[in-house]
Amino acid sequence: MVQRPRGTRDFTPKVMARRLAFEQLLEERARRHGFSRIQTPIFESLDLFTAKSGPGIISQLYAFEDKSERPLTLRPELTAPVMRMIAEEGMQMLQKPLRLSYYGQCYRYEESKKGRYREFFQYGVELIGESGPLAEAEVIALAIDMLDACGLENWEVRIGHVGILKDALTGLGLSAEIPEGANEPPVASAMRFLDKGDDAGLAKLFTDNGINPDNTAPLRALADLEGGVETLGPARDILTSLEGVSLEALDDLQTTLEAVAALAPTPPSLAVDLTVARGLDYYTGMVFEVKVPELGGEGQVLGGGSYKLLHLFGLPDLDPSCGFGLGFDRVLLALEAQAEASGRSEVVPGETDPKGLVAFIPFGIDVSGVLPIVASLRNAGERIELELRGRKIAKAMKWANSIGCQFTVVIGPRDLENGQAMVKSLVSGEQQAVELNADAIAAAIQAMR
RNA sequence: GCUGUGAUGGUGUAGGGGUUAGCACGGCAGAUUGUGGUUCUGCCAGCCCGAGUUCGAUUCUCGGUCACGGCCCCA
Repeated sequence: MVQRPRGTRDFTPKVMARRLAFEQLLEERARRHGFSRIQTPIFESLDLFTAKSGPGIISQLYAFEDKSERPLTLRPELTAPVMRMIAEEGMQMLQKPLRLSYYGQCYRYEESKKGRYREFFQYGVELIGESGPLAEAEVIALAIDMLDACGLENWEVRIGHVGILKDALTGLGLSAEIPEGANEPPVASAMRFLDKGDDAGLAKLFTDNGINPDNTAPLRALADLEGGVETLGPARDILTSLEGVSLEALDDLQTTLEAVAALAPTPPSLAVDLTVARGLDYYTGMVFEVKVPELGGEGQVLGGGSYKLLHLFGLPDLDPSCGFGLGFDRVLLALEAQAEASGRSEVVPGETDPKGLVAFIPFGIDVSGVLPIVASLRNAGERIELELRGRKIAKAMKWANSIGCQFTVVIGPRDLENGQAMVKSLVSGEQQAVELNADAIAAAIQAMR
């Protein structure tokens, strides 16, 4: 028996119905926010991703060469392909901003864990060609709207702004340029020290750069701030106490948060956290992420923010842009766990078709005479499953029941004689004879719904 | 990158150096030649792969594969 490759999954009909419903739900939310769906190839040139994330990423890629020895790779994420598409398709000619959404599988060579797969699915959006607090609020609002709409509970949004700490550090005199012989700017080192809680390292860095190490304490206080929108007050106090530090980023974040509150449903938990750095240097402004605690170690289900990437594609005037990626599989995992815990039968809203399936059972007759009725019912929008095995009536009913049909239409010899069909609701048990034509059958089904 | 646990029909499991490998769900057929969900009967279907130890391995050992955890990192 050949097994499925490590870290991949098959989706059975039941699971797939759920995934389709979830995708459709996300898509509908994106559409309501003015976003339009795009699609890019599953594989791309290897360069695309090394340009964005550096050569270190290669070890995590499914990279290969085609028969002409072109270096290619299965895509590990979707943001870079979207950027590439904008440049390549001449989309910079379109009216700005662009609101783009996408969904598809991505591939990373990693160890399999729950919620971590080698083939995983990501839904995401990018708002391109406009930046600033309101554009950022639009993006966050969509993320919140999506998670709210899918019925997820107990999730936490953390919103920060990499500009706040960065401005504080540069305001104090720390350089954002990479010095000769170093591999990162002092500002980045300082951010790392703040993130890791290494105050001694930060103090030493300040001293080495001719800055008073006493500034370590207020920066630590700033980084440790955590709570709702009210934390912006203390943050403002700390920043004001520092010499030469701009409040611009903080003001922007405040504007963003106020707009989000007006644009989106209130999430179960929203925290301001200035250390949401996302660990990536292309983030330049607002950054945010969503966690679901019950998922444990792989609990981050969504992340995004403002970034500068389009200059890599010759489009510096479109920087910065803003977007997020949503971990499709992880959100589903969380929804499944929560549905299980609360005894909810429907995991994703809309995964079960309320119209139901109709079993069409020709019983002991020449089938060809009634096939036009099947076609008409389908054209009328009914979901018809035609009984194909010539089962006897009791078996056919049992079959219809076990595949989840809500209705049966039985046509046997007696019905043909009388020019009728027996329409039955498997939910109520109610049954009636109707005229043998699609309209009458459809009307009977509709009446019993 | 480091590390831990596990693998028995389609699913969930019991067992264990020699067994007809047990049970439940499921699927198929019948009881029941025009009506499902309950019931009864029968059947279908399994020890992840490879090597080693042994008279004999599904059971013990090692390797592989896959899954699931804990760090690191990311989504």
